[in-house]
Amino acid sequence: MELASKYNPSDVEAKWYQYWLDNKLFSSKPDSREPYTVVIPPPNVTGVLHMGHMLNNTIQDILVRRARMKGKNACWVPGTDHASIATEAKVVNRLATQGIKKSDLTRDEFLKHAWEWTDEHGGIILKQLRKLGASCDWDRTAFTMDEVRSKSVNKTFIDLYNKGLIYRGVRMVNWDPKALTALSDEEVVFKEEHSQLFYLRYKIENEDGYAIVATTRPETIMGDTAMCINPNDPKNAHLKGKKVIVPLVGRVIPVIEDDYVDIEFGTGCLKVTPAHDVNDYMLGEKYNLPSIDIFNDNGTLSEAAGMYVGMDRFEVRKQIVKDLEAAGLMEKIEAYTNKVGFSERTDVAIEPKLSMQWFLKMEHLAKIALDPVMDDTIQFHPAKYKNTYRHWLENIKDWCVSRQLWWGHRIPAYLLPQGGFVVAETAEEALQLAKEKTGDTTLTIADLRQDEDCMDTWFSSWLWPISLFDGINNPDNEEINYYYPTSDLVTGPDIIFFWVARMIMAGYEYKGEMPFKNVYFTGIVRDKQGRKMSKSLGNSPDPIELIEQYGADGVRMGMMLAAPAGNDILFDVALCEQGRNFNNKIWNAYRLVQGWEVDQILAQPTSSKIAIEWFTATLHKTSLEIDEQFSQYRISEALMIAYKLFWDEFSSWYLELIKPAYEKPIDAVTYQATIAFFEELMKILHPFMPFITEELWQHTQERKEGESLMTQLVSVVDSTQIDQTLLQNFETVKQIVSGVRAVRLQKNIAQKESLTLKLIGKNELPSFDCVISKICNLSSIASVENKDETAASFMVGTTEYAVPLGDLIDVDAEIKKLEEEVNYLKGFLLSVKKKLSNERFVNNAPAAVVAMEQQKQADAESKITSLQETIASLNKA
RNA sequence: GGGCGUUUAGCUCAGUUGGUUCAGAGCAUCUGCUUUACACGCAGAGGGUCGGCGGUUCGAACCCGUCAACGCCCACCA
Repeated sequence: MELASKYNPSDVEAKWYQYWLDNKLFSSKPDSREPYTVVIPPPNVTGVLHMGHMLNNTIQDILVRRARMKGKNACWVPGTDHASIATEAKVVNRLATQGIKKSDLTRDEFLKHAWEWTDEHGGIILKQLRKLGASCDWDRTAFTMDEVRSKSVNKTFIDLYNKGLIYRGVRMVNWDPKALTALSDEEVVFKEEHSQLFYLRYKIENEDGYAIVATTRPETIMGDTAMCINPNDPKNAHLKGKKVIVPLVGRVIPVIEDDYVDIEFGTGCLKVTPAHDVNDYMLGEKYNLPSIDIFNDNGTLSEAAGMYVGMDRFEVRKQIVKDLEAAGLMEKIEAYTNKVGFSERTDVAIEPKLSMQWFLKMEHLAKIALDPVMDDTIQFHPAKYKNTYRHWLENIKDWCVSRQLWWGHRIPAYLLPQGGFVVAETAEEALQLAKEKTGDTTLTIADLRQDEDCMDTWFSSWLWPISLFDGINNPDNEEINYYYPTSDLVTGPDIIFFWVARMIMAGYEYKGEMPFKNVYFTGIVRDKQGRKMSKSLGNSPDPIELIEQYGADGVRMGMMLAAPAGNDILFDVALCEQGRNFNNKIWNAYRLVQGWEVDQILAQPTSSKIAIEWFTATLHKTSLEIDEQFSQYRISEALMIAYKLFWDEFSSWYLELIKPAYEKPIDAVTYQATIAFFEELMKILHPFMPFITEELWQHTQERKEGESLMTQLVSVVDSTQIDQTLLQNFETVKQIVSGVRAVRLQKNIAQKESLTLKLIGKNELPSFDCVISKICNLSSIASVENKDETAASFMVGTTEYAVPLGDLIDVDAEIKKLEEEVNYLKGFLLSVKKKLSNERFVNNAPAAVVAMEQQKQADAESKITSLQETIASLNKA
């Protein structure tokens, strides 16, 4: 069959992906093999593939395919995340375009819309993953809100509640005034803001004069219930025991003393607003201060504020500044930079707010999750993230798990008419518990009201490695026992707390064992200027378009070439070009081989026999190196080694060596060996570039229906099989060949014109002289005593080689070149001699090192002698 | 404010317990080449005082100290 001179990925990718699916090659069932399990970090169900997914899933696919070809039962479980807050926001926005407000809908009506949206957009991203070749077991596709996962979440919540680890209470939480929900600490991102520091005058009661308070939030003065000074602050000592009047508001509040206040900051006076600041809340608790909540849930001022009611908090800030100035109560305004917390999802400023929420106690969970990472039971790659992990666990706070959203797992708590609540999986069970708890046997289900809140999305994702195998509802089932703990987790360091740490907690709490053995942290994909890729910057290429342009294999390779573990990758489409070029190289190497006519009787040339022996050794050595890189999760390095093996060793050296003369046939032995090498190379490259390797592997021989490269095993190599001497001799061959090529280039002698090569002063020919002759087109290689005067010479090791050139020689240039080399060697010799004459070196350095230096000296001296003789003979010419 | 990390060729990175000629790779650059597998190619070449300073050592890109730049994480100074 005729193959095109350029590889066209779009022809083959869809074909082989369908073939793999049709033959169920991605599917895994427990069997006697060693399991290799990966669970996908579930992308948002309504998400669209971006470069980050591309990187992350390429790495997973490489690991999974590699494990499969190492004989393991590889199982990669895909799925999506319901992404509570993000998805709810999208649904709210869509409804808004249809003129529907969320508040106009019932919970059930809203959820109907949300499910419609999910069914419409859900799974787009999973379809996209197929384009890049992801070998997921699609029959296992899960959703964090499907039946099994939802049941797991509820069961877990109830279990933790029954263990006393979940509690409900009014606490200061991070409130998102746009999404109208509480957030966990992890969902708040602090950003620096250029704002202002306002100095407000609080009149001292029954006295002349003011206490000056510095604040960044003058709009909260309506919530002030105290002023606080440091007891050791001399400049504010006169305020002790006094009362002050809140400006504009007119409320009289006490001056309290606490050493929390920083004497140096501002004026040393702090206004205390217990309802709207975490620290003030703490002071409020300590001194039993009243708490006035002046904000509505949406960030507007509430009735309780008494002023500016209904206005937005930021509008109020502008207005109140004017009003304070008008009233003469503004001392001054300074420019000030501070950090303000923003909602990770909606990007609005967080409002600290007191509210009733559900919390999970973290002390116990943090404790069981720390050691396994610190002692490398679970390995982090790169290990530097262990520090970050430890720091978080050692300073952990309770996890606010409730969200005031509808899209998510509803909290399985039922509020009782007489106050209090019960926690149960179903309303019936709740009723039973309620009767027991209250002693009221007349209660009915209608009397119970299920808590309106739902749970943080991460409360389902933290169970993922267990719930995917139904290990919560159905502990000890065959699948969980076989696939758990999973092998490798591939994810970004940005979710180390959200997800990785919590999965480790859940793993130990519910399985008594780690959820995964290794965590590979990818970097962030940035553009080549180092900016994070984002929609708003428009600097993120569409991965699907890249695949169409360069082929999935090309894009995969492009990503991996630049992706060392834990380092950000600076992505440039030029990398995909490199990937595409490599595909084309592989394609054409195969075109060359398959175009040869095989002669069954033809004897094998010695040079081919040597080439096969050499490449066998090279292949084995390189396979071991690739294994080594994989074991350290250095996937880019593994790919680079494979790349060089194919391009340099196989294509540039091996194929050139065995290539028959134009239109001449090749002998059968060499041909067979070459096909076998090619197949082995396809196996090595397959995890990185699955499509082209499958395509060509299917070409090399007649294959049975359903047979695939995917399920072949890569050869196991024993390091003792490798002939090191052979490899070393061949390196010398390469250097000699380079020497001759350099002569050709310099003198502009075409490859067609044959040359001769002389070894000076050696009695034996170099190893593999037939190989050298073939590659360099030499008519002879001979050892001679005396130099030919009209020859170009070069040195390899301590041997001098000469290529007689007759009239072509430029004697002066040749002499100049040799003299330069002699000068370099003399300088080198000098430094070696200096070292050797240093007594302290000779006495202290290990004998082997000293011997090496002596050898260097001897070699340099002999080289110099040889070159000087050559120069002398050239001078005669 | 605390903690961690990075700094090696134009770019992205290797460099294992300090010792084969103070340095390697890929890409990029430059020079040749219409050599019938591939110009998405072939053959070559150039390019680094290993962030600065100081120290330990016979010997430092590697160990120690210090400074600087950049990055990340954490943190309740309004």
